[in-house]
Amino acid sequence: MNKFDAVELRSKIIKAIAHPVRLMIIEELNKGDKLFSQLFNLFDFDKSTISKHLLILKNAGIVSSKKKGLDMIYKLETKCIIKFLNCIDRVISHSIKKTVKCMMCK
Amino acid sequence: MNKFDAVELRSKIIKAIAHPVRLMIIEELNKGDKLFSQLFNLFDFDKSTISKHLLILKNAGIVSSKKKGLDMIYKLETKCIIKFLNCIDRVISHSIKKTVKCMMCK
DNA sequence: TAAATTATTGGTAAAATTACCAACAAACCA
DNA sequence: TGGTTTGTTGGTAATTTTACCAATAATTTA
Repeated sequence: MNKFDAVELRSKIIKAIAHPVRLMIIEELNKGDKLFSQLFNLFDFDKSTISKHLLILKNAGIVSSKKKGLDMIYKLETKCIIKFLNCIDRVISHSIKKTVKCMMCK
Repeated sequence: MNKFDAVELRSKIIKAIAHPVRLMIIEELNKGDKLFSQLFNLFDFDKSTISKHLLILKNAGIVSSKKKGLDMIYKLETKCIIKFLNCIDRVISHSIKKTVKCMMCK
């Protein structure tokens, strides 16, 4: 894999994480697997909108899904995303006030 | 700060990281501070394009800049971004072949 | 001070993302 | 089988992002 493909791939995954709705879905799934309907009920958006957000997360390899009866169960595949988000919060702290150090930056 | 503001802020910062050009700039700055002209020379884009990418990174608090003579020196403010990217690469590995575990997921 | 060099800003067109509605597909139940 | 529930897919309009060109600002040098 060449350097440009690598950076494009990274970009795709990070973009998948970057949307507010998808961030909230990731946090919710971090608590445990959820039905589509449970995720849908967190928001005021159309079903199709949430479904498409989930598809983006799936295509990025961040979540997986399996059918169970009428329901669809969603699962967070990559728990490290959460630590990733903690780091982002440190960036925020750093920006707001340059006193809080990123815990991941030893 | 309420939950929605928090998620919007996270989103903004992650979006700032998500672009291929900005990812490459971050990696380059991780090696050390760089002049604008050095960063500009990495790409085939217009000066103004690179300048605007840098502005987005600055607004997100990821890089800072200071003038030195005619040049502008750019600096990576938040080194933890790099570990963040390592995690992303684990997501990629996970997706490609579910054998490699994310090192950050203990 | 005038000219040259470096980087940023303003404006705009093209491309990508997002959210809705409608139609559809899959699984269940009467 | 026909109807109901659940979630996805297709199409489209609105918004956001991106990259270029031109003009501007800041600094140095002649």
